[in-house]
Amino acid sequence: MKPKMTLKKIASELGLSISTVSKALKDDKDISQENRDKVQAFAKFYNYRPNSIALSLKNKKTKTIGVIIPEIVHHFFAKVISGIEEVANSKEYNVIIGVTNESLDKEAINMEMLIDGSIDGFIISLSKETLLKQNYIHLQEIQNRNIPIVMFDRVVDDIVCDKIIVDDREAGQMAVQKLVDIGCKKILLLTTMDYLNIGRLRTEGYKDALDINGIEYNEDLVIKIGELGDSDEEQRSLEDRINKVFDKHPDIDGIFGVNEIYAVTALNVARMRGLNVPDALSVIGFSDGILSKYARPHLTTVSQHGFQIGELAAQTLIDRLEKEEELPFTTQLIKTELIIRDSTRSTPILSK
Amino acid sequence: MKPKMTLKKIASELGLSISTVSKALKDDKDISQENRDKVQAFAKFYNYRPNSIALSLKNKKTKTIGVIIPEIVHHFFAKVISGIEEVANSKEYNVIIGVTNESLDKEAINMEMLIDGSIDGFIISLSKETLLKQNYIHLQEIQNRNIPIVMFDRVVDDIVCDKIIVDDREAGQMAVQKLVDIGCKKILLLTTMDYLNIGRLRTEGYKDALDINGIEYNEDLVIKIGELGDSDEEQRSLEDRINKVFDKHPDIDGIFGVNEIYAVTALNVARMRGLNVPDALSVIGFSDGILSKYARPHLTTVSQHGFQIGELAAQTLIDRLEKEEELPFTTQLIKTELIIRDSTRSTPILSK
DNA sequence: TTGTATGCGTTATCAT
DNA sequence: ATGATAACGCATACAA
Repeated sequence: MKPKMTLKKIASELGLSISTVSKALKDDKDISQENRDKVQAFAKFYNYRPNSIALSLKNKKTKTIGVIIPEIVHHFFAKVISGIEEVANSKEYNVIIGVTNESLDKEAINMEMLIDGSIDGFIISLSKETLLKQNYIHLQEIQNRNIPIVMFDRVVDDIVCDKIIVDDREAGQMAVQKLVDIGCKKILLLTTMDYLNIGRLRTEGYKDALDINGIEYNEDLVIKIGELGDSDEEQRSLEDRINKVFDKHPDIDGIFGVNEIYAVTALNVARMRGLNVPDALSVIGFSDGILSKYARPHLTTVSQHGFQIGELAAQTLIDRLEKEEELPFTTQLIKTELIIRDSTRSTPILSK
Repeated sequence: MKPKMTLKKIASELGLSISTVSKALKDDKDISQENRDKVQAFAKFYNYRPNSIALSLKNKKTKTIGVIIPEIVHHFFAKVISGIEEVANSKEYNVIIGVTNESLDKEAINMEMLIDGSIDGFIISLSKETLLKQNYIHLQEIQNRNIPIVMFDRVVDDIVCDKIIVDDREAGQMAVQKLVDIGCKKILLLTTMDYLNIGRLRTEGYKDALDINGIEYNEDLVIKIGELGDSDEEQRSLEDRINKVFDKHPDIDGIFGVNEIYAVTALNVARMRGLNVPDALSVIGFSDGILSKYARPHLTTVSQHGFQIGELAAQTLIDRLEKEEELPFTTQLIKTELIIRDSTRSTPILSK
């Protein structure tokens, strides 16, 4: 095993001073060619690498980004991390991940753990509990310490910082408009409780689309799901709720689910009821994840461009970190995209 | 904005020396109660937190774990990270993630970035390219520097270190045995190329099960998939290959896919051919991910306990990091579990 | 009871 | 052309 090399060791080994070695390593013209060569060869042989901790201490920069997310076993967040990693790596930044499991406490603890100088800035998507309780003292604490924050997706107005968001309202409208365009008259909405921005905004988009097309909003056709865990029971209860709505409104001809799971669940329920998708019923989901791709029929869905969001978040943070001037805070809106697959009719029903 | 607090500032502010402040903060009996109170109150008010970088430099420990994985948008790896996070957090460790995208170069670069003192140890699952090229110099370099490595899932004999592996061979055998038990006579195997341990071992398990049950191995019934990306074309080509095998062997009554995607793809193909699953054909997959849960019928699958693997990997690494003595290297085998859902018949066909 | 000095590894400023 | 010294923030052995 090779010993860890430090400037000190190289210096004493070569009979030079630490500062000479340091300069020689950077090929400083001050140092004689001979010594430069000697030092560099020695360093290379022993695989010398400057200790990044010492550098961090000296430079007061860690070149590390802290990423706080509610869940990692989740297609969208995983994609975002992917994008962050990509940009961060290309700029020689490391990425520390903290998972909150949708808990306010864990969010606060996770961030606490990192504000002791471990990271230069945060990229965060808030936990459900944080949004529900509207408790942001941990975020304010971060800002007091002048540590930059970039929020994405699950953002909040009370904190002033850079934000990257999906235009959820427009996305919802676009999806429902598509359903209307292909002839749907009675569209079931599967959404979340209102405290989740994403659900609320997509729901508003749903209403917008109905409005524009002169379709009356019917509360019966909206299912708001509180919590949906992995468990089979919760899954089944959602199926039950969908089934009940269908019992009462058998003429539903379109479904919009604000995430993949809702949409795929609806797809399965519809098929169990013997409804032909997409001929009798069209379905659109949200988040272009693995479920949408492998569902049968393949699910038409709104893509959120998670990777791109990650890239942009990292880029925004690093820009702020590295620019001298004070940059103004920005809110960047990422356009969504409707990915047409097989769960929506390709041609409108000809009505007359 | 509160200024960053340091011992130095507290000391000068309170007219004490740095070391007095340092001791007072740890409630050292050496220091007068009066000063202890004063310092602690002051520190609390200004929200003082010892700078972790300075501590790392002093202690030569970063309390940070580097995790290197091939992919993050992947259920199994995400689960493993979850498990690592859980244990790491509870022990006050941070987790830095590096994603290799299955590339040897990125694996080496990612690890290079971290061996400059940023982390205390690695947890890694090797990239496909690394396994294919069998190039481990970057790993040896790590070991030269005496940085502990824990490998999981995609491990390799040439590197001596702690390992956490799934008993893939046994798991494969168990799955196929289940198919045999419920009466399958002709079982199609969807597997990877042999250079991936996981595919090779599961394939061996398949053969084991056939052997034990006196069923002849038939090469026709084995589809080895080289690379399968996300793209629709690749997806379709797999479907084509499966279809061709079915054309030649319409009496296939069981399918074992070494991952979720293969199994779900097979499920879809079977259904397109009008085969009733599970009555005419039973299917078993691998990795208990989201696809298995939402596929119709719900997919019977081998669960790898990714979360548990992550927990164990982190625990093993931290143990080695914190114990004084030299621990012997261990290889821990995680048992898999067959999760019976609806893609397998519940009762054997009565043959006579 | 308090304070001084040293070292962790590096870079930069300022002698020599 | 080379080297001594200080500083980053902290802990600690040792002095006072």
